[in-house]
Amino acid sequence: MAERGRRDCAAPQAATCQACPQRPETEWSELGSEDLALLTRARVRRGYAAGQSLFMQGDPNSGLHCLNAGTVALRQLDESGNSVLLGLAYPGDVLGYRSLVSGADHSTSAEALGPCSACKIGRSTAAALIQRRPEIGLAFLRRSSREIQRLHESLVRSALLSNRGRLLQVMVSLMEHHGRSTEDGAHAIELPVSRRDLASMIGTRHETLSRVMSRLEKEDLARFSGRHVVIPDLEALVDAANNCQAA
Amino acid sequence: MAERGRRDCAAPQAATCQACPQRPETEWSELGSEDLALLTRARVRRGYAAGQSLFMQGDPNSGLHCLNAGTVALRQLDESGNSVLLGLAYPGDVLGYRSLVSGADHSTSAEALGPCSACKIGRSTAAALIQRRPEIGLAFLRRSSREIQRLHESLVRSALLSNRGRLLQVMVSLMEHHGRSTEDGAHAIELPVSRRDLASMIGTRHETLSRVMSRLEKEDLARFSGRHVVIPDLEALVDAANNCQAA
DNA sequence: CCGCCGCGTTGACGATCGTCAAATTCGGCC
DNA sequence: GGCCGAATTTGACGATCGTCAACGCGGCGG
Repeated sequence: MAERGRRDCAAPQAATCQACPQRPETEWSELGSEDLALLTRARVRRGYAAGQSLFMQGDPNSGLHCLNAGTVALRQLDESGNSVLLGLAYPGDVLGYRSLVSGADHSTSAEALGPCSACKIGRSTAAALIQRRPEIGLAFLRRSSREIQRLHESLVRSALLSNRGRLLQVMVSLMEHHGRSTEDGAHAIELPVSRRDLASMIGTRHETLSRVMSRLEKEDLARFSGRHVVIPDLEALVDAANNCQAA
Repeated sequence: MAERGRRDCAAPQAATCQACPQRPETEWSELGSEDLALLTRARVRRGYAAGQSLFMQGDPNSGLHCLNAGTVALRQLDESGNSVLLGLAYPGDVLGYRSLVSGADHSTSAEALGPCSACKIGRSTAAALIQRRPEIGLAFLRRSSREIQRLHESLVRSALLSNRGRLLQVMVSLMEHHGRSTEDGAHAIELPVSRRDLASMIGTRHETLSRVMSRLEKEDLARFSGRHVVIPDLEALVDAANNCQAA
């Protein structure tokens, strides 16, 4: 197993979990050095090529995945096979804790959107660590509380905003991890997802998303070219996102 | 404080948390008798009239609310004052744990939809209990995992289904707590919410919801009269809910 | 008793959306 | 370079939705 595709993430590997640059943002931040040594021995680091899955919806939980590099999509398929992109994960995020504590199968799939690297901590090791160090459970509780809040915001957006408004808000939120400023004061986003996935994040069809993007180009709020987006005036875009009322 | 309205819930009060009929479903199910005695001393039971709030969005957290009787709406307001009903809580649900662990203010309001009764456990007592008994934190982690899964399903529904499909699915899910069978094999639902709130659960305007309901009446899937709903053929309604494709 | 106000319903109309279909571009692979 | 399949865009059209407005209803207070 752990067959490495040609396009795995080549991020430098931390020798130990103690030295992992993502650790301060994770549930392991308060762990003592002996537990970190245990974690280092137990973890298995692995690279994923774009399109590979860390785990699939319906699979039994096999432990935690500690994302080191890359972007991961959390996806859910309905009975008819329609895919909905429920969220994105970034380095410092820990995946798989929900099915670990619930004992149920994974309810979502985690798919590498580009070259990725993640450390896997086996189910029994992770469970034992949580049992032994209560602060880890509390840290996961804080993480899931943040996640619930994020999902609440998504639901409010999808209830009150039009497709145009939802796209604008998603674009603003994508700026955090995928945006950059250009030399001339403009901004740009490198979209991590396909139009189909972006449409499912918005809650519409990809044809409709395409038309909404055309409208934004007409209004000079953004220019789309493949996965590259140029935003001439970020402030105007943010204003449009905030002032966008229902429908 | 604790002024009692004329319409508070008159449910019989359990003398102790040990004897509380909801306890097996709560985070306190695994507590020993000494902790339960502490909980009994610390809790403050209170009734709420319809429309009263257990806590409001923006308030600082003041502890946990253990719902004993009645139905509570979790509501979020956006910047413009639009209200979205994010979920319903029932006896056995514990509210307020997210802001307790995150330290932030309440991001949602909890509003009694009818006469309600809840025990409040003060912030410091609850925090101390969680610190002292790690299994409580894990129980809250399981609860929030269930909540995340429920929200994921909501997002998938709102992304893939039409208003009609979403209303059908919400009606099916309301059957669990608000449905009953009638003598002649039909079914009925007593809606706990106004049309406006129901519309915000679906993610549409109340006028549109009204029209969707008219359509369901024309198709003989349901008859609406105020908050009373009669479902002649539950199986047909469930089929319609499952077969309902996008748009 | 009357008026007020919020809720629910209905009508009309323009805007938006989903669907089917076709054309076009893009990306990877030989 | 050329090919193939997937992704994306565009057009057309019917269905649905949001908005404004009017109306009826019921509760509550004057």
